[in-house]
Amino acid sequence: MAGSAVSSMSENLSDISHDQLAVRRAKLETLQQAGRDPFRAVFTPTHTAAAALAAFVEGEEAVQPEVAVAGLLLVIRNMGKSQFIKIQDQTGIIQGYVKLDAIGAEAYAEFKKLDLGDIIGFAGELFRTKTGEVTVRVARYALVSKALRPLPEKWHGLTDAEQVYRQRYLDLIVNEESRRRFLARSRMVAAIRRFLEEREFVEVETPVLQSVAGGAAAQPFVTRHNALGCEFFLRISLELYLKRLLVGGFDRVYEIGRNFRNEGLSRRHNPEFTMLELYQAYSDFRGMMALIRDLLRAVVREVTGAGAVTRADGTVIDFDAEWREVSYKALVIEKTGDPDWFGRRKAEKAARLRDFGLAAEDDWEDFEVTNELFGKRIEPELIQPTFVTHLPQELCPLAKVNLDDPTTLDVFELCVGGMEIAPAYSEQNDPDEQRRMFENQAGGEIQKIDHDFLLALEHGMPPAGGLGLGIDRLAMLLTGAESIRDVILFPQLRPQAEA
RNA sequence: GGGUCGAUAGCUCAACGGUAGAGCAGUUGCCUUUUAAGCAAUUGGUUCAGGGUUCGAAUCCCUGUCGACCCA
Repeated sequence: MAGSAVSSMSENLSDISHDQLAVRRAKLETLQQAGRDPFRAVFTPTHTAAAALAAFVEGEEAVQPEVAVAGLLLVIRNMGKSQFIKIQDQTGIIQGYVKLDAIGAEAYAEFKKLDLGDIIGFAGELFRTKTGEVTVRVARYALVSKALRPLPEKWHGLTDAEQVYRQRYLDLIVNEESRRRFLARSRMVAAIRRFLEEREFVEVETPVLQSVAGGAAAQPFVTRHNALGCEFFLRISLELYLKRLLVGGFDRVYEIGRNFRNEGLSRRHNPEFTMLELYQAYSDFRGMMALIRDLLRAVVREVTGAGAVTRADGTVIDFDAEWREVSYKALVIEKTGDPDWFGRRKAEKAARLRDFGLAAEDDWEDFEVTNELFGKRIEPELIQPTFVTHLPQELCPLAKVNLDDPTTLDVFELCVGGMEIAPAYSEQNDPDEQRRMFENQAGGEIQKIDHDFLLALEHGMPPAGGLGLGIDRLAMLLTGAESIRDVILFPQLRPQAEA
């Protein structure tokens, strides 16, 4: 039945051979007319590709196991009455050897009508080919899902950046590097959770929709709740709700979650991005230093198998070496060679910026002038893990002021690979002090103060260290990605116009 | 938001004012251990969209769409 259906199809295919979609549809229809539904075929694999390869028994006389594997048909090398094919699943690629003698003329004729991209399963004993590749000697096979569209080119893969992002599934199928990178990201996040679990941190989930989007300085996205008839903001940080949980007695708490910031897109910024935030009661920013160091060393080892990461330009970032600790002020003085920098007037600082190819805006505050230098000329040079401590007091209203130098905060920012990847604070837990800092920061915009958060603080929050870790940026670092879009499966793009 | 660059066959790319091509993929043959398998033949185009310049436009100009990079 199937055989006659296949042969009657042949003459049509030449007519439509220019149209790959039509050819595949014709093959599908032929199967359907023969009473076969290639989307409902049942095939249950016994092994993943990797497990099947591992099941091979070495030795001339060895009895090989029979395996059943399934995956996407990636390669066909047809030699007439036999062919080698390769399928790919989540774990890798495995080869099958299909022979006319082994499966019979009818099944073989039908097998020849498979297309690259079809999802198939096959089963048989393992053997090693004369070129040394462990291969399944196919005894039976099944088409379990017909692909109606062709795959991208097998050698060059998919390179069009737009198509890579919009049709990530194609990128994952044909670009090994991309697949490897996202699997590494997954292992990275799993390693972080495992580390925190061992230290008795509790994982929680807090609201994405918030009536006051606080905890950071950023433009929020606005949305609307119909039943409640009010606007909500998408969260810009996790901080204020996690601290409420410290008040509630969750002494070690963390969330790995999406933040949303309504700002420009760039190589390092996606409007939605993932942060780890954790809070540990009875600790402080110094405690967070030890924690992030232990955490990153464990995660780097887990993901890369080594204690160091090599970047695209060849520089090695060594997480096992001693991490530099240096204050923000010391770095600025080191860069400018001016020990009196912080005693100078704003205009003098602004003038000095020109020596570094930078320009200050007229309406900038004093600290913003210095911070421009820090962000553009100092941070990018911090390649090896560096704790930049005691940032200016204006930069964060949620941390405790340093007692020895009240113009600075008991905080650090961990910089690696020229990026800020982890800020940490001794968290402000004095409700009156917190209110004052909010009011100073908010200026005229009183409605932005989260009064419910202040209410929580008034009930008493234990002193705590808090830490944020940019998951996307860490993934960039560990996978050598140059763009954040290469570590986010579906990065934000402008919507395509209606066709 | 500004600047620079880009968009050509399903994919990767040529052609740069004068008949739109190649490789892969597809189709048809041959080939029972291949490794980007091989050999032979062959199909396939709204050159992103819309205007303009020109005897003639993928190519030059303008506008738009989308993307990449840099800047804000």
